[in-house]
Amino acid sequence: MLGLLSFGEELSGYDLKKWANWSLRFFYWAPSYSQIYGELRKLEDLGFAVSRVVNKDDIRGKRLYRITPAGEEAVARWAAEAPVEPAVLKHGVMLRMWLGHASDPAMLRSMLEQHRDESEKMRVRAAADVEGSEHEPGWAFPTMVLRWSERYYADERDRAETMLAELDDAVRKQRRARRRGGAKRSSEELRQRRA
Amino acid sequence: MLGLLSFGEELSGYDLKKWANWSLRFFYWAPSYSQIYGELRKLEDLGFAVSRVVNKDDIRGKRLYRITPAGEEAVARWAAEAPVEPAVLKHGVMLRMWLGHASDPAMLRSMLEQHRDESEKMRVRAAADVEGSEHEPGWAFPTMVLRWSERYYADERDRAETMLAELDDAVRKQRRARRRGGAKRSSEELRQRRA
DNA sequence: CCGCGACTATTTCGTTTAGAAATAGTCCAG
DNA sequence: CTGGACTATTTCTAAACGAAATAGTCGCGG
Repeated sequence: MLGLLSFGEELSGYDLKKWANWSLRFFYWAPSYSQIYGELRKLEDLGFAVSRVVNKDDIRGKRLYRITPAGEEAVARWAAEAPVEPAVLKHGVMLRMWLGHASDPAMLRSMLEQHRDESEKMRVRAAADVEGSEHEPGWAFPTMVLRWSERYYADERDRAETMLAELDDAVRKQRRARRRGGAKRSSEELRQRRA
Repeated sequence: MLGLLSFGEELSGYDLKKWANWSLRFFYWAPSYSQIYGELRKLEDLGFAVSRVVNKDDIRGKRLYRITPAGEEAVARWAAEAPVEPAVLKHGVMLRMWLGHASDPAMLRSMLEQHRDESEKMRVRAAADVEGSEHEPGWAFPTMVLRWSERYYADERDRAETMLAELDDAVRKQRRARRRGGAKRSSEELRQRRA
């Protein structure tokens, strides 16, 4: 949240949600409203942001948040000090491929094709975003990350393509193994090796 | 959980945790104990798995779970029917690059180098796992996914390398923009475009 | 043979995050 | 002047995380 606010704009929780959805979608999460509004309250308590009620005598006035100097300091500190954990990838398609023995091969194929096509669509979207931000002053870093995202999806598409080419072979191998009743034995073996 | 059990072994919650950590680490999550043990209880309630207490008069006996025919059916149903959501990538390094304006360029550089090196390490680990499972009968699908993972980390390494080459340029651009006080104005503009 | 460290195994608990829906005001087109 | 789309915030439940507590087992070195 502070990172988003560190661009200097005054934003509402709703703005933050929209902006996060749009700009972080390629490499980060889309925080829920409950999280955003909760965090904003904390930030204000900590003095890292200040809010300004825009309209309403009402209980639910629109509330714009602005980062404070203390908040900017906190972002800088975070950037310098917070440990970078390894990236987390939750890849449902690969999970299903991993459990391919439980699926119909035709289904696996069409799922992979769909994934390849989706990846290509994402690549195109990222490319369009690069176009749109490339010559914006002050957007050098976001643009660089967008370029990274475009390539990420191009790579993802290519990996799906490669796996598509390997699929028949894997299905054949799996069938052969099952005919020999090897599934249980071999997982036992692998367990040994892991230990 | 059912997917892991669908390989036919009798496993404890602890086994499941270990196995998931080991085998799904490249493309999926490492579920917590609390989640695993909770799910196992649910699976048993639903009749998708049965448990067998191995040792103990005690309250905490070791408990081995085995998938039932109903469970196998459920896995097959899941594989065929559950919608595949887009993969989620939570990439702390890219988040920091995106917020590069808030960091020291030297810090960004060393973070990227570290990420590149970590990716290469992961690639090597995945490659070793491919070696280990390649000729196992019944492991055709997991092996294929491991090959995918190896390439994933090779691609990740290469993208980090490319970004490293682009970094100086981005830093220069950002500095120029800041000198012209453009940061706030331009983000305003981009917001317009988004709308 | 005993005690100590490493590993197996499960439970507990507090926090965080997700996800969806409820609530309600605004703004514009027809 | 009204219905639909969008802005804006809150609320609630469920899921997931993460770390620690608890406790049995197993081997090995003194």
